[in-house]
Amino acid sequence: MPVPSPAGEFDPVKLETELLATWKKEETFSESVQARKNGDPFIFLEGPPTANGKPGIHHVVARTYKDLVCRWKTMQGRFVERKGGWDTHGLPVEIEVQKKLGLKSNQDIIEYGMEAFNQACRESVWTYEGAWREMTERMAYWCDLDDPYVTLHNPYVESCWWAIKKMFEQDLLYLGHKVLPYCPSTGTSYSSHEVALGYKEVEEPSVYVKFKLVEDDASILAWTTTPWTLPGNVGLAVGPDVEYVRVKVTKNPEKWEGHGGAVVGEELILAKDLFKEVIRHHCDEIEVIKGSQLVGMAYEPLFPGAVERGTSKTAWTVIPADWVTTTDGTGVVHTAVMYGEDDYNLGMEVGLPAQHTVDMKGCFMEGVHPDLDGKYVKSCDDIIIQYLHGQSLLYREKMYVHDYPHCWRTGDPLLYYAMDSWFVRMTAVKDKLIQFNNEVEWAPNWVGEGRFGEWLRNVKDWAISRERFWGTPLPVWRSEEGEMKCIGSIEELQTEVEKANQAGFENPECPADVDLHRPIVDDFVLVSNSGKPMQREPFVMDCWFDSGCASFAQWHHPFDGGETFENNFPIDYICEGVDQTRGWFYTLLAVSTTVFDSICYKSCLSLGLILDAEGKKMSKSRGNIVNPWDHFNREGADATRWYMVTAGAPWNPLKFDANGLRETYGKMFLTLWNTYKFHADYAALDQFDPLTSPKGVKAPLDIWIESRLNEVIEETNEHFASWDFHKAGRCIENFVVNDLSNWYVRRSRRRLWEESASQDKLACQHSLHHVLSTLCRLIAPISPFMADSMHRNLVGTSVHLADWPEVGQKDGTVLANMNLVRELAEAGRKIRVEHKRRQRLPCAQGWIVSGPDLTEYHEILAEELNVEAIGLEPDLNRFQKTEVHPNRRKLGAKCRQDLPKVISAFDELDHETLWSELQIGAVMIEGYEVSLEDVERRRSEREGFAALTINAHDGSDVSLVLDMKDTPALLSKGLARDITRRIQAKRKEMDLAIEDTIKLHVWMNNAPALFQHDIDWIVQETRASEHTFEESEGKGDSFEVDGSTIWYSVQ
RNA sequence: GCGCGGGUAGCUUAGUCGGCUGGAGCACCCGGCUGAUAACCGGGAGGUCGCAGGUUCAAGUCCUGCCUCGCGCACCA
Repeated sequence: MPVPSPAGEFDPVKLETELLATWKKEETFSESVQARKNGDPFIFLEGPPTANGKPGIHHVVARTYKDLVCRWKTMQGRFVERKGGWDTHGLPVEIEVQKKLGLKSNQDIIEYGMEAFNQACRESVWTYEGAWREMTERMAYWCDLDDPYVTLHNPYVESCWWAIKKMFEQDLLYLGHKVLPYCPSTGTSYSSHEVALGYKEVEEPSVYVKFKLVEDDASILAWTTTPWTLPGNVGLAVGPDVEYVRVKVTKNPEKWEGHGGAVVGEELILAKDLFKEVIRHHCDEIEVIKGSQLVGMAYEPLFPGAVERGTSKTAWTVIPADWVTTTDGTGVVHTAVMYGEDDYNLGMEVGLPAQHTVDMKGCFMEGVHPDLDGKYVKSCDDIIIQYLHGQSLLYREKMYVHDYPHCWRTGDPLLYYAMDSWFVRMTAVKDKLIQFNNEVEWAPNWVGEGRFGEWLRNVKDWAISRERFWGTPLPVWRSEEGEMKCIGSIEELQTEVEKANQAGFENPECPADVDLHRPIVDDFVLVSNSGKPMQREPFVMDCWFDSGCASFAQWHHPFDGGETFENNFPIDYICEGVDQTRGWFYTLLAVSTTVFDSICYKSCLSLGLILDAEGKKMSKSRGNIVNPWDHFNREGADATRWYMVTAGAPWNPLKFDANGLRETYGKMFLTLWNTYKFHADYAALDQFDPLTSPKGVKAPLDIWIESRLNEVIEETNEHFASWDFHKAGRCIENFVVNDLSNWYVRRSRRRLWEESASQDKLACQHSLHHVLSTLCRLIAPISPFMADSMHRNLVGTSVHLADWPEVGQKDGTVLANMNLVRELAEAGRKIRVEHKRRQRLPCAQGWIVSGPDLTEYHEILAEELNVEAIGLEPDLNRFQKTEVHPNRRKLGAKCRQDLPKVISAFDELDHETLWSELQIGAVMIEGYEVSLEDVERRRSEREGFAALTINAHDGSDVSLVLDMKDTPALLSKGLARDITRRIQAKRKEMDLAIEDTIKLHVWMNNAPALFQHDIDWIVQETRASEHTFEESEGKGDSFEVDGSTIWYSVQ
């Protein structure tokens, strides 16, 4: 180990940027990983960010937690590789490019040219790669960005294809329909996340429609807020257990608004609970019917011929559905199979005809009704209402205010629309998902049990296809007859293309490096087993599927890297924002369950959102995004990381407050630096070498700080292991500020001022060196810069190559005693405040009454308390009195409801007497036998004494008493200290070097006499080469102390 | 609407199994200490522990309902 160099001034930005260069030059990251090559692997998987968005402060949060765990495990000797990754497919990329190119719809894209469009996407995904890399490096997130996995690369896509084929082979992949929110103007369906962006409150007409029963005079009333779905009506759903009423109109109402109505004698059927709300006419109730009794009744289609019956037996009949409620409407749900999820599912269940009445442009199809054909559905509300009114099929219309989803790009209302979609049969593996999830260690565990568990218990089949362009193509080819092939590799594709060519189909070249994207793969026509042409299903995969494959696709499993994969699965640790619960956390598990029948990750840290200082979510539109560079360039990355880790539990929302970060910087990092500087500067001055310098003789202070350090290591270990990084950080920070800086270093300053190398000084240097270099290792995962900078200077090597500290010996007695000493020192200050005696005026004597033997610490205490001598006083009762306090927990169990009475009885008793009685045996209080165990003895100082009592660790009471008498010698000494302090402050103000000498003049008026040895002391302390002390008024700076005025001048 | 997690001093936060006077930090005020730093120490002020009930001798803590914020799901006919 080298002799440390002086530390210099603290400049975090300079320190960090210089260290970055050093790391780069020495390849420290790679070395830190490779040095543990033989260790037990700890497998981390990077959740791939998308580089077509700017990195923000929330990414810094996630990367801090990823990094700190990886660094910690590395230091523990684990082999922790960190491969970077990029998510490069998906709708966000397409939207970005569409904006740039001014393309509004899928049609626009096709006209623009899919190839050119995808090329633009391919380029767009790297827009912010540079910014990501800079941020990543600057914050010291150690991750291999030179060899990352990239979801658009052929090998990655090929692995995804392989995975899909595994699902296909297990019959987990199927083609179905799903009702999706769909925007006809962009020709795009949206994920729920996107839908959530576009909810708007709108007022629209809703209608109560009469469905005329075929073999009955009555009509069934149903309600809808989307009149455009009425031509598609093929069923009426009722709750089997819901009660309905049949009513007969007896009299018209007094008032009527809008279209619709009914005639006297007409019969209507609707839910009993909703009768009052819906019906405006005077009616007689004819009968009450259960929903189940209505089931099977046929009614006349509203728009005859709009939908063909086909083979359906249930079309235009009443059908049962459990989910029907009577919270609104009529308790009868109009069912248009293609335009509602429940409708669709119900339709499939009972066999309703599944036929569209609306085309992909959002217009009614030919043949629905002459008034409607070809018209945009949302503009047909009035026409439909008029039509129904004319046919006497409308009962009422009513404006209805509700939230309705709109396209977040164009603002057009979305239509729920049944579309072809490919699904992964997740419902088939539900039990396994739940079982595997139970094996995952979640932090916090409520995310796993609650949110994620809930999600899995309600798991639905995964709609993985998107009618988009930029993504992993769905590798399924299909003939018109429905024969299907799923392609699992490039080689297989080549073989199939060759086969098709031989069967006489023409195909483009299919080289080994064929780009696995649209439109290239669309152009291949394969041949079915029966010799028919097969086209690729024109979908791309949900981009969540891509990232869900990351655990193996990053290694191009199973094509190469087979062994790498085997060694890196399942993953030990992943960490992302809690918003990934239904995203990445799910898709990883979904893919590993279906493909490998295995868990994917063993532990998952789910992070809270980041909010601004006001608790608002950070968003571009609010303009409250924090730029991490503002802090990297001011307080540095270390302080930023430390702040984020200690501000709260990782899973709680983090209110990012610049002031808080500033505080962390000032408190933790400046303090740590100054502590370090104190050591390094003296070590350099004294040529201290931690290896060769003699060990010296340890003072209790040294034993104490090392014991404290070991306590902190122990606590840090516990907190890290339970994911409580915030607690660990706070614990370390408390140690640095309160124990190390404010007690150990403060108490040790004079030890190091000695010019010669005393035993005491050497011990202090060794202790400081040991504590600081160990501390470096402890903070390295959270603040890798300062830790390394200090470590390199103190030890000569990078802290990131060092091992995680072991817990060393702790001396419990020293810990407890020192703690008591500190409390006594505080008590002394308190006593002085109460008795208005200034700190610098010494007391002749301080007494410690009872408590453990603190002889070793008397010197420290005398100095802290500013007393001439410490004495022991055996007679507690001289200063203290006994108070007997009830132990509520004990007494509560005994006295129950009488406890308040018993407690108040204590106030009436003489405690000194009570205590002595209790010594002998139990005492009856309010009818209860109270023994020693039921009470606690506390001592307090008797009135009139300058004393304070505190509780020692062993349960005993310790009192401190100060002698408040003044003597000329004490006054002189106190005055000398006050003068010295003023002059020292002046020296500092004048920016004098420590060794500079001064000319000193002091004038005193009405001041206590200064003894000669106190004058000598002043002269020595202030390095005065010349001095005068006069008893007169003076000039220059002055101050007052205890009624006298002192002037002084320093030259 | 359903689920999850919050709500403790002006702000940030700790609070274990229900039990002693609800602890800290920042900011504020007063005082002190300092060749020791944006540090530190003592004191002060600042709390209906979201609200309302309930259980209990005793509730920040347990139960119920409600309010409110965040997130997720569903937004439905």
